[in-house]
Amino acid sequence: MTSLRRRTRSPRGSGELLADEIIDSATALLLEKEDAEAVSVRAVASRVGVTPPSIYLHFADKEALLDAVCARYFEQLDVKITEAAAGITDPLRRALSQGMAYVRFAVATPVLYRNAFHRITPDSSTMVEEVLAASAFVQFSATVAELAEAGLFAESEVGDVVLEFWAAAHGIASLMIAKPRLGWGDDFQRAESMLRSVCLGRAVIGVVSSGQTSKDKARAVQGLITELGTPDRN
Amino acid sequence: MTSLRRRTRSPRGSGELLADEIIDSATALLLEKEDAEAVSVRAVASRVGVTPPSIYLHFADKEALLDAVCARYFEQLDVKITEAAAGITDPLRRALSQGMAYVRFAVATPVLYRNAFHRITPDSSTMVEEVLAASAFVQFSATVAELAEAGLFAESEVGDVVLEFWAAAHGIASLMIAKPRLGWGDDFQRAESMLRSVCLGRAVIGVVSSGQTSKDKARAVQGLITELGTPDRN
DNA sequence: TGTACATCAGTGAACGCGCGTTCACTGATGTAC
DNA sequence: TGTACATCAGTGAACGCGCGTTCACTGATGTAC
Repeated sequence: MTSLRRRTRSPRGSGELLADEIIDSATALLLEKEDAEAVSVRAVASRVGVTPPSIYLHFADKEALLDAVCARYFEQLDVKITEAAAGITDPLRRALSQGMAYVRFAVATPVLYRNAFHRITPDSSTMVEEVLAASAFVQFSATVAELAEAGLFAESEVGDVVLEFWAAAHGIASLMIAKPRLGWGDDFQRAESMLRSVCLGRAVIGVVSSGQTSKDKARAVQGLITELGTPDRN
Repeated sequence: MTSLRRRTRSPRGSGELLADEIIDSATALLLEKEDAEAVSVRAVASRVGVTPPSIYLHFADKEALLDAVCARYFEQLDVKITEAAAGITDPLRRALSQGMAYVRFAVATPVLYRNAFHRITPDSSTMVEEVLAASAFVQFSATVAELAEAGLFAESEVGDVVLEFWAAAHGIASLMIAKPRLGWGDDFQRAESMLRSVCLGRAVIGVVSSGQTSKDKARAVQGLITELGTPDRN
């Protein structure tokens, strides 16, 4: 089986060509398989059309390969989050759009998502920094910071709110992935209405605990409800 | 190693005694290890003080054993959810309390939680029924149904709301488990404020889209905010 | 009360498997003269 | 232009390992007489 698809040898300088192909194949396997355990060094090598030892010319070990897969995955997530934000000036709408992009991306790549989600930050604190520095995370934090500037909650709460939205989006995606038969409907309307209510709840709490006059608070809450309460406006 | 803790042979009729011990040991291993893959039939047998083939006297295969572990885990979750509901008459508070019990339980048993969460309902539709019939799920659904009766949203939305709360609680727990270093604080106050805002958001949306007069709506929203908006009331 | 026997919970040894990884090698590619 | 050589991407064979599972067995327990 290994020798069926034997690839042509790479030219001298370009070890990275094969490295990329290896990451691609590992990614493809994680996309196809239902179980991450099914992705072995041998399976990856065979898919690339190369023998297992070749993998070790490009990656120190299996973990390093999976780290590389994970890094590439985050780059793609970043692209999706960027696209989702493009051209949306209202930060509330943008936050919603970015959240939905996250959910869609995760649901489209279940095994990859789980791999990436559990790979980053098990223990080492450099990993935490890696997450916090991840571009998708930074982008979304910026959106939330804009919401704070708009008065939806205190600047000091930005970190909390980011975490809350992340938990919500992750929870929805994770549940959709793990229990696909729970009747999620054809499109992501259920997911979107969930994200909407999280946004609304947090924003209402933020407004209420702000220093505005109660008349201003009432008006702000009313505005939020108009913006987020009815699912069909968009 | 196997022979060090050799257990005394069970009396004639009671094969279930050892079966229980096996489930206990497998559970204990899943509690201690950071990785579910580390739990092997051999490890379980050795912990019970028995040889690997003995396991097959009580369980058809490894999957059956893990299913049994999972079933026992759900029983324990059910107990926690029951305890969390005890004596709380206000359904909103009760929903919150049950949600927090879920999060605490999951966070206290990370590997077991992940195992159980991913084991149930991968594909078979009987599994879906199993989840829906699970007592913890039924209990929480009853609480949400009471919220609907109280007018927080339409009866027809009960299923949606249950799913939304579940996604929220799961998302929080899952994030706390996977990224313990993200600064969750000592107690679960962050988790609780997240659940509160989800409750509030959903309830506000429910009230607003209800058939009440706008004056009644305003009063209802105000009541919800009083109930859920300030984290220190309890 | 004592003995022969059936039962069956648990054993010991082994099976085949796929895994991650290693190591000495091969042979096409590019370079020096 | 042609030949000898160094480089190094990729190979083939093998390693040790732990896994889930099987099978013929053993020997204490309980029963029949």
